[in-house]
Order: sequence, then structure tokens, then C-alpha cells
Amino acid sequence: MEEPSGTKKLGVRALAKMTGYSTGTISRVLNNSALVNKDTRRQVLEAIEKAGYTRNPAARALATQRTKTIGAVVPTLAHSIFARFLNAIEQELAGQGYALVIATSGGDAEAEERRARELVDLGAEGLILSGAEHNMALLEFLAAGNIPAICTSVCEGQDGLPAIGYDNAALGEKALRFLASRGHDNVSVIHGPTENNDRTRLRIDGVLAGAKEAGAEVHLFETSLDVAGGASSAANIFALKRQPGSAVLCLSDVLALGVLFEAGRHGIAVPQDLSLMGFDDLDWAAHSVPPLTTIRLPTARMGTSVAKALMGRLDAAKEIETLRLDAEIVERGSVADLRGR
Amino acid sequence: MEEPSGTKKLGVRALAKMTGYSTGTISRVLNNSALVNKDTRRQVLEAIEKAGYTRNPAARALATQRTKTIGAVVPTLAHSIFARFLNAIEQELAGQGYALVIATSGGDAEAEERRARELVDLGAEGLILSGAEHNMALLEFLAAGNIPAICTSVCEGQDGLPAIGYDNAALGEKALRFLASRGHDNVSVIHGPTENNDRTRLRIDGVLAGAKEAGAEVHLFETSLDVAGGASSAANIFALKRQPGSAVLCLSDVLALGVLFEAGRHGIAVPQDLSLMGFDDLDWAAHSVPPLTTIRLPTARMGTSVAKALMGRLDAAKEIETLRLDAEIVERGSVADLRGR
DNA sequence: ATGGTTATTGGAACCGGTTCCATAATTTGA
DNA sequence: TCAAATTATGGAACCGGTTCCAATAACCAT
Repeated sequence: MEEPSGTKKLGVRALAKMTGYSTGTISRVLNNSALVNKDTRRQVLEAIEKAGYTRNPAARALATQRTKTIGAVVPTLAHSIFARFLNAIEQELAGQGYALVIATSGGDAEAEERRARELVDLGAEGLILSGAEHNMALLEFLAAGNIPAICTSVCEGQDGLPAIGYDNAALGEKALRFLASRGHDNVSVIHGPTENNDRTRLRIDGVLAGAKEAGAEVHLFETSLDVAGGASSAANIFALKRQPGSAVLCLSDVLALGVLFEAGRHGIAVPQDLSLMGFDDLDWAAHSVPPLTTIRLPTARMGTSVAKALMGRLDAAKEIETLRLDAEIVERGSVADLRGR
Repeated sequence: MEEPSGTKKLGVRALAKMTGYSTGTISRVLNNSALVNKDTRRQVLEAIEKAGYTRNPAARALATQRTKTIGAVVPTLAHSIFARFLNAIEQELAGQGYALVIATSGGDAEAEERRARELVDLGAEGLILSGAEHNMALLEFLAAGNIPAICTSVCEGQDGLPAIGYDNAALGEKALRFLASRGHDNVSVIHGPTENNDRTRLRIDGVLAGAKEAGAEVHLFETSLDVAGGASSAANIFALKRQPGSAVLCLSDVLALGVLFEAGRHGIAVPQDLSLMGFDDLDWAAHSVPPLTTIRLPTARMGTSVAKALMGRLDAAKEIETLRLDAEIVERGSVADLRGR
């Protein structure tokens, strides 16, 4: 209907007839096999070029039992932290001829399972998951199908799944200790939803542990994970009669941006009147006023490592090893040093 | 090597043997065909469940000649504007059982062509491209393979390609007219790289056209498309002996954030001392100090439309029609009204 | 009972590369 | 000069669902 032109279908067999060689030879040329005569290769390539042939990916995948596709299920693409992560993965995969298929779960475990199944059903050979907390059904599905998968953004997988990421609890603790070391013994912590988000929960656990050790007081404020959430939490904090502390720790930089704006709106100077610390090190953090002291998450390195691990598993049957990347505090100007005052 | 356990391979034929039905019937069940006895269906489904069978996507794709996969090539995933766009696409596609494969080009036309080919070679049935400006080789490739593709973020495709997006030039003009209508007749325009970015060029063209009509003066500042770029351009502008105007128009919100920070750093009040206008309407724009007056791009609607159009083309051979979405100015507090002063 | 449907199912052909095995051609070695 | 390699190539079998056509069974109205 679209193409009443050509001679039906253009496949290896047609190419074979055209060139006088066999399908086997055509295929060998297509795959850069060493066992083809230079001259033959040239002829075949010419024919391919002239005929405008492109190979059928499905047939190829069926015959080789490889799709060279890996899938990633992330809560959302709308947060730059995930986008950055996927960007790195994609870069790494592309270099080896792999494709990245993505799906979003909205942070829901059921949805994650569904989407993961769909990705596999559409050809994904390996999966990248977010966090360590997954549906039992998903785990069984992965085990049954012997599908390699990696938990990311955490450093400990669930139920035998390997993980590549950072130690959220340790980082939370580190952040609080840092603040305490600067004399802040009463910290307001703003964080996103804990439901369906083990990374946030782990960070909170770490913060609490750090507070206990350092003898600091902590107040938790849960809100939506966006600038608006950060701003409204800040407004709440500022409105409290009894000032709940001299520092605000945001478990995501987006929240910190909201706090920064809200502080500006109230004429509260950072860090003179209020110290602020973030988590992520987003693009703007180095340029805000004041520049934000935050924890730099190794998002890009994580993406690269995940991609490499998965490809190693698929291409060379190399077992995927859990990897803990470290993240350091980037000290800029948003936290005041209260010692000795 | 991995599985010395089972009885070799588990396919429809094995399932047929197990249940006593034929491969045809198994397939019919798998595809929810209406012509299967209720009872038969139940039995087959049970067997499938028990055996933990999952169908081979490649074989299915080969037989049906459909992969239900569409590909998107974007300059980068690291900018939230693209992430938001892809998020919307993914949501829409997922509802219809389609998968989204992504690739990044870094804004380079050669790379775009290469990546587009790879996506098709990996199974993409349709392509989503950014901007209207593409490699000739890519266009030929698409035409030769009769591969549906859509140019996005623009409202006019290249060489017959359909487009779904907004009118960058018109919006640039609209922005400048808006500023002029508020009494700003000397505007500094900060924008990202124009090389390999027709959208930015179109916006600039529009701005210049608007300036001519409104009798306003315009100064262009090109920089990198990030907060740092916005900040450094702002610093340059502030440093100019002769104040080049009372308003800064940023052709991307990220740049405006940099300007906002830099202004704060210099003690320049927005909008009292300087008016600022953006482009995109990112998450934070409604919450900054002052909230940013900007042009809200219909990113999500664009994503949804693109997905729908592509699926309509693939599932129902419906021709893709170029679509111009409109974007309006969101007036918040960052532009001062100079009239009558 | 009879011709004609309608509801189900069997099964082979097919989708289009890949790959292994056999064959043929050319070279190497002793 | 003959056997053993080495190099190229042909070709059929195969990957695993899908689908079309034929076949059987059950059902209907006259």
C-alpha cells in the first residue's frame, strides 16, 4: 500500500541472488567476519549500499539470541538527578552498541514490577532498578528468567541482587556530623516522601544516628520533592515560635533551592542567620548565593559503572559485583562555622 | 552453563506438548484472541504460569513485523527540559505497550545521524528528533526506510518531515514585545550556543524582529547553556560601563537562574534595578525571589502529542500532521513596569 | 435428516538473519 | 607429488512466535 514499487522484500536472500554469493557470505560481511575475501566483501558492501538494505533487527535478535538492549526503570525522568544518571548510562552503552530503554514507575513498586516485565517483554536483556526495595514478584521474575539486574543509588541490594551506588545512611550521618562539627547542634531536616523511597529513609536513619552520636537535636520535615516543597517547609520552619535550630539540612538539592528562595523572601541571610546544606550537588549549587555546601553524589560514575557491569555480565558472563562509590562533602559558603562564638 | 537444570528450551512448542494443544492455540491464548474456548484458555494460562514461560520478544517481533519500540534522539538528558519532554512521551507510550529507546547526540548532527541509525538498527519503528535541522544523510535514510519521524520543539519540519512543537521565532518576538510594552527599550539577551541549535537561532531571529518593530535596542550574549553561563554573562553585563539596558531576557530559564544569582551577588535587586525574563518555565520559576516571568513551553503536551502521532502512524497508518502548540507568557514578578515613570 | 453455519483447533509455512558443516579451491610442507 | 592445512563459500537447519487454511465438531433451521 505504501510501496507498490520494489520487488517485494529486500533481505539477505535477495542480496545473495543479486551478488551471486550465498546468504552465509552476505551475513559474514554484515558481521565483519574475518573469513571473507576482501574483494567479495567490497562487492557485497556495494550491493548493500546500492540496494539500500538494512538488516532486520528482530531476525537478527532471534538468531543470535541477543537484543543488545538494556532497560532502566526509574521513579521519574522529571528530576535532573535521574536524568543525569541515565545520561551517563546511555553514553556508556552507546559506545558498545547497546541501546537503553527506559520506563518510569512513579516510585510505586507495583508499577515498577509491571514496567520491568514490559521492558523484558520488549527485549531488555538486563535491568537497572532504583533503590533496594522491590516487589517480591519482581524478584521472582528476575530469578526465574535469570535476568541480570542492578539496584542503584544504594550500596546494598535486596535478596541477592547486586547494587551499585552509595551508602545513603553513611552519607546522612556524615552530613550531620559535618554540621555538628561546625557547631550546629539543632538541625532541621527537610526531605522528600519516605513512602516507597528507601534511599530517603536510609538518609534519615543516618542523620538520626549521627545526631545521637554528636548529641545534636534533629527535627524532620517531610514534603514533596520539589522546589515548592522546600520553600513551604522553610516557611513552616521560619514560622515556628521557638527557633528550631541554626541549620537546615536538605536531603535533596531541589529542596535546598526552595529554602534558599524562601529565606530570601523572609530576609533571612544565609549563612549568617541560617546555615543550609544540601545533597546531590546539582548544576546550580556552585553558583547560588551563597554557593551551596552539599554532598556530591557520584551520579555519572554510578551510571558508567552500572552500564559496564551489565555489559560485562551479558557479553562475558562476568558476575556483577556490588560496588560502593564514595561521595564527599563539597564545602562552599552556605554553612556558618559557629565554633568559638 | 548457567542452567544445567531444565528440559532445554521452553517455547510455544513445549507448551503445546505439555497442554496437548497446538502451537496455534497457545499463540492465540498469548494474544488474547477471541477464538479460544474459555476452558482451553484457562488450562493454557495455568500451564504458562506453572512453567514460568515468557515469550521471546525477538521471535514475536519477527513474526509480526512489529517491535512496538520508538526511539528518541535528544541533544542531552542532562537538561530538565528534555527530561520532562521524554517523561511525557514515555508515559503516553507506556499506556499502549510501546517502549521508548533513547539516545543522545550532544547536539551534533553527525552524531544524531549515527545514533538514529543505531536506534533503527536496534528495532525502533519510529523516531523523535529534536529541532528541524538534520543531516541530509539522515533524511535520506528515513525516506529510504520509510521510517516515520517527527521534528520536535519546532513547528516546521525539514524537507517534508512533520513537526510538533512551538514557534520559537514567534515566541522570541512575543517576549521582546512584552518587555517593550513594559517600557524596556534596551534589552540584553542571553542565550546558549547557536551552533547546531536551530531553536535558539529562531528565538534570536524572533527577538530581533520584535526589537525592530518595537524600536528597541538589543544586545546579544552567547554563553554555555547552564547556570554558570547565565551567571558569567550577567557579570559581563553588569561590568559594562554603559548600562546596556534595564532588562535581561534569557532564552532558557537555566540562564535566568544564573542571572538571578549573579544579581544577588552584586546587590542588584530584581525587578527594581533590573528586569529579568526567562523561557521554559522550569519547576523553580514560580518560587524564586522574585518569581520569574517567563514563557511556559508546552513540553508535556508536546510529548504526549508526539507519542500519539507516532503510534497513530504505526498502528493505523495515520499520516502525521505538523502541529503548532502555543505557549503563553506567565507573568510573575521579575519584570518591572516602567511605563509612566 | 440435510445443507449450512458457527465455534475451535491442528499444523505447516513463514518472518529474515545466523551459523555450523560440508565442499571446493588454494597453499604449504616434506 | 601427495597429504595436510588454510581460506572461501554454499546451503540447509534453526531461532520461536504468528497466522492462514483446512478440518472437525457442535449447532440450527427448515
